[in-house]
Amino acid sequence: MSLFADVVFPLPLPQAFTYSVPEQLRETVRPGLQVRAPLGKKTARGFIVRVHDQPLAPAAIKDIDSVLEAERIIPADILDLAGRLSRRNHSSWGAFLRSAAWPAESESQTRASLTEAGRRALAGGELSGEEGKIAALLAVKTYSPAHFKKRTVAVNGAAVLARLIRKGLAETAVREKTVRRRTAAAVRPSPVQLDLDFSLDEAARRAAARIDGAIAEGRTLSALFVGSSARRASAYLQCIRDTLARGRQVLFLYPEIGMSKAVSGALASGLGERAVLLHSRLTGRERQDALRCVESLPAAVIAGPRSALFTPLPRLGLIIVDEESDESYVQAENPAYDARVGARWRAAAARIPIVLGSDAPTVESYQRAVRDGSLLEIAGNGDSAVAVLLDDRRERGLLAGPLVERIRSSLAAGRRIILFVRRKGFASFLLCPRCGHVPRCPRCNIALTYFQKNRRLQCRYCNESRPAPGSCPRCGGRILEPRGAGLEAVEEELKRIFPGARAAGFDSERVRTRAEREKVLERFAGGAVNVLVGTPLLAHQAGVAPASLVAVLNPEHGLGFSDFQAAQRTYVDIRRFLRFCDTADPAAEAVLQTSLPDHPVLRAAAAGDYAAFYREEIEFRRILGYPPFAALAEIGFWGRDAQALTRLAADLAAGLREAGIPDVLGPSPVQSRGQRGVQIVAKAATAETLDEPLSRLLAGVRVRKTVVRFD
DNA sequence: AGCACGCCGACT
DNA sequence: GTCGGCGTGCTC
Repeated sequence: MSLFADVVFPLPLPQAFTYSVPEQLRETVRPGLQVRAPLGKKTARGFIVRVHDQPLAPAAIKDIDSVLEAERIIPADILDLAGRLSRRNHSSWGAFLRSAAWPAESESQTRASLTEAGRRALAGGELSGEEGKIAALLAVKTYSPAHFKKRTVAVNGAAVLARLIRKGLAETAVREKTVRRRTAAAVRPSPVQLDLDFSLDEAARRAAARIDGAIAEGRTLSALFVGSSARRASAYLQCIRDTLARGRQVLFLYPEIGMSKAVSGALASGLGERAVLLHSRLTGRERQDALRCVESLPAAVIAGPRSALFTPLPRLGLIIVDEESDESYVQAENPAYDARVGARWRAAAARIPIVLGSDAPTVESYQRAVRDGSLLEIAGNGDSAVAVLLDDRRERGLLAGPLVERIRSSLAAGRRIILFVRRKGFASFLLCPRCGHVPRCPRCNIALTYFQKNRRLQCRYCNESRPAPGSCPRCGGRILEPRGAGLEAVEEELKRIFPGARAAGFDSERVRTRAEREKVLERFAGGAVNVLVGTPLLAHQAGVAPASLVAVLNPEHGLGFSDFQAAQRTYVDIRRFLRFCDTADPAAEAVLQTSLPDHPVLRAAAAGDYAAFYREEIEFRRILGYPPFAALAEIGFWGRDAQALTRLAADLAAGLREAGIPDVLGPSPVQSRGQRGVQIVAKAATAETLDEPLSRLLAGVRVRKTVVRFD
């Protein structure tokens, strides 16, 4: 009897492909095996997900080419997890498995580079416009030709590259990158200083005991730790030690890859050599070493951002998801998934506990924890800053009078100050008062940000920059007014009122590299800078010295959006900003300067009163039938032909209604990162009633699509 | 994601 | 007349 294997590939392909198994591989093939198989004109690396004897494929069946990494089979639990997530998110199964696999022994990649003639032409200034731009990029390092297809690089980068190649100024070469194998003996975790001094109060001790009990009994438990990051850290550490003591592994997820250094430091100081970091920026060799390290340690904590979820761990005893309300856990595309959902599924399948932790959790998690009796408060009094709400509706300047006074006294006392401003640049757009014209990016169709320091307009998506016009390009009006004050404007006003202040701006323009960021933060910690004016970028930094005055300008910003998560996002963001307020300093102050000083979300966020926020928000979700009381999907279609996309989306909406889903909104035009598309939003009582028709209807859709699911 | 096929604009 | 740009469809 002949044997067949279904293979999925780490490409944006929804389906599995059926191959016949050649005689010599009959004994080797099994689900989870990494193989090379012919696909189109080439061969591709893929993963066997099923072995069977029914050749149901419509087309001619080809043989599997060869087996890769025969000793590293992806275990069944990971295969299932990836499969379930791909079905929920209508994305590629194989794409998930790449995060689970060992790095392939050799990986070939095509790279474009400049030829000698190209370098001479560039140096001689012979290249202009797009050609010059791309040649300049290639002069620094090589890129994959696909990189130039992105609209952010150039309008038509691929064509420009082709032209450079035709002129003999650039070339492409296939580079074979091999990952050298090391022997296990060569791999050693780096030794670290153990810092055994950590304290645990009664609430945290009880929470940890509850988790350890679940591990001992081999049952799943989805707990929510609510408390400050310091308290969570000590509770986590206790849970981790307990789990390691049982000879089991811990998977520790944190939101962003940028936090890796801080997280590994904290874990290493508490756990020594038993902490291993896994993230997507590791090289093949580093990843291999890390995985070998995991294999050689009987019990360890494996930490990483969302992609670490797929690490095969045979002795997994506990999953921790820190900062669970951080939206970085949601990946919108290629493949789309919510790592928190995946983590819950993995814990349930493995019959182990999962700990979600935050000081401002999502209402979805909070509601679930309250319902299941697994809410574990580890907060203490005085952990979190309480902010004053300042009404700025009658103010004429950018900084409200009472805020100016607080800045004055803080400066006089030699204290550190942080101001958060949402927008970078001087103004978020220019407006012609005569005809209402707003200069937009021709490529992205969004209003251009105005930078006063060099009098230029810049697109915040594609970074294209141009000189600001002196008069209105449409009606010829004499002036264009700056509207929507940004970071530069606040900085300027601050320096005008307090000429002696040593202020530094912290946005993606000013601090581009890691070194620059660290330098500014060092100067702030040391006192060389005493006022830090930052965009939300600053709120995502680790190692910012706590300030005695933290002010957030216009925190109500997101509340105007018609998004069911707007209130939650606002609450979470505000609490994130206020974390920079030094709670150890009794004189420390926090300020929210807003035009909505009576808004319940802002009041709750200012007070750090999560319970108050939750009461309001869960009622809103219940009444309007939003998650966690319903399953919701946001489906986006992306491309150029708006009419075709709208037709496609309308068909989908009609199909969903026909399938018995009453709540379908749209199609409505959307814009994301400068791309245009249409979106529909569908709500259903349960996940099953939503996902089944959605998969069926999306199966034939060819355009680029994104699906974000909530429940 | 690649790669081939097929349709419209500017050129030796 | 063709060369070659990119929109569309397919890969077991």
